[in-house]
Amino acid sequence: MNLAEELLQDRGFNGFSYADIAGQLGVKNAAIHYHFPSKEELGIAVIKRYRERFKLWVNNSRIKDLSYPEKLDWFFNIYSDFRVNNGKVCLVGALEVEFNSIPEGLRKEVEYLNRETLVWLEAILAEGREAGAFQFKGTPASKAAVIYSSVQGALQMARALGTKKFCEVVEQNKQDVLV
Amino acid sequence: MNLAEELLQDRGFNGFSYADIAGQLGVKNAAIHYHFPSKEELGIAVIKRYRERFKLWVNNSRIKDLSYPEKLDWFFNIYSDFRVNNGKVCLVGALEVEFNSIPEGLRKEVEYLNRETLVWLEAILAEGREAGAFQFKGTPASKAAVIYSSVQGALQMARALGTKKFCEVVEQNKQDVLV
DNA sequence: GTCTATAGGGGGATAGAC
DNA sequence: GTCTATCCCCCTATAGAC
Repeated sequence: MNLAEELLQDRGFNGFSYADIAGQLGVKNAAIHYHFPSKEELGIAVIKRYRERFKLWVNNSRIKDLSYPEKLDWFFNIYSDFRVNNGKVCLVGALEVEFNSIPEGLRKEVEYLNRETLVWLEAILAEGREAGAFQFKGTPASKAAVIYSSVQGALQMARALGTKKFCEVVEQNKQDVLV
Repeated sequence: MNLAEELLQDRGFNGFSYADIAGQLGVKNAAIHYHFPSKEELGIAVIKRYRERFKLWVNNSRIKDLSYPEKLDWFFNIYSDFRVNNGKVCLVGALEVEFNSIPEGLRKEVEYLNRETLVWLEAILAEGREAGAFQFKGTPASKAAVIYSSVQGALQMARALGTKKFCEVVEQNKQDVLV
């Protein structure tokens, strides 16, 4: 599942194969099929695990007790780590590009992960503005959508234009909301 | 080339085949290979044409003579049309997700298109702010990167969350720069 | 320019031995 | 749980007839 997650973020769902995983593990193709009968099930397992991880993180006191700007920083750092770690993109963006050619079950998981991330981001933007830590026009929901979509887009853009471009987007997003 | 462009925006470079194009044209696989010997050449031709089209547009007086807010609107409308027209995503985003598994020549074209779009957007943001039509913190370059990456991300997000989410991102982006 | 035919590779998935 | 072997499908690309 670790390898599947990395490959997914590196090449997309249709861009990696059972053989890629088996090869790196030093086992054969069929061994993976024993644990994940279909590729759809493998993909679903990876996203479910990711969703669970995100839920654990945001409910962890280490993150819950941060200030609002620090929470935003923590959020951006998830994606900075993706970028620094082999130029990965966000699972959500990768699967949405392939949305029309992936199994139905996978589409549902992508939708859930996307929604859950936006809900969290919207909440901290709303609370942070209420508390005077952030300032922005529009609703917390639409501001969350801009931030999340731009970070996803920026991870992709960085593949063509370099890491600096990604950092530019993060910094601009911060300036746009910090008081 | 029209079909290739649509398929590219629908399923990505690795998500469509010569057979898809041939089938819709009512010809055979090999006929396409006569005009575009390799898939890489087909992809390059599509992006080169797209770049040319963009260049013609922005140098056309119908767009050159618009006000700054109208120019920004025109820009957003390119992508709104993508969304409305069968939920397409931006060529650039689609190919960047697959960046690590597409031919080198295609990567170069994606880079050029990306740069050219950002250069134009940066210029109208800079001039528009100078002229008092826009207001934003940070540099025109980083603001352009946020807008462009968020629109790309929003086209993808809309596949999972619907067109409304895309419109939200566009509106929020406008609010963030219009005085 | 388009056709038929085919080469040659890779993919997901399964059966059955161990 | 993993292996070998294999099925069947789709892909890009080419050769040669028309």
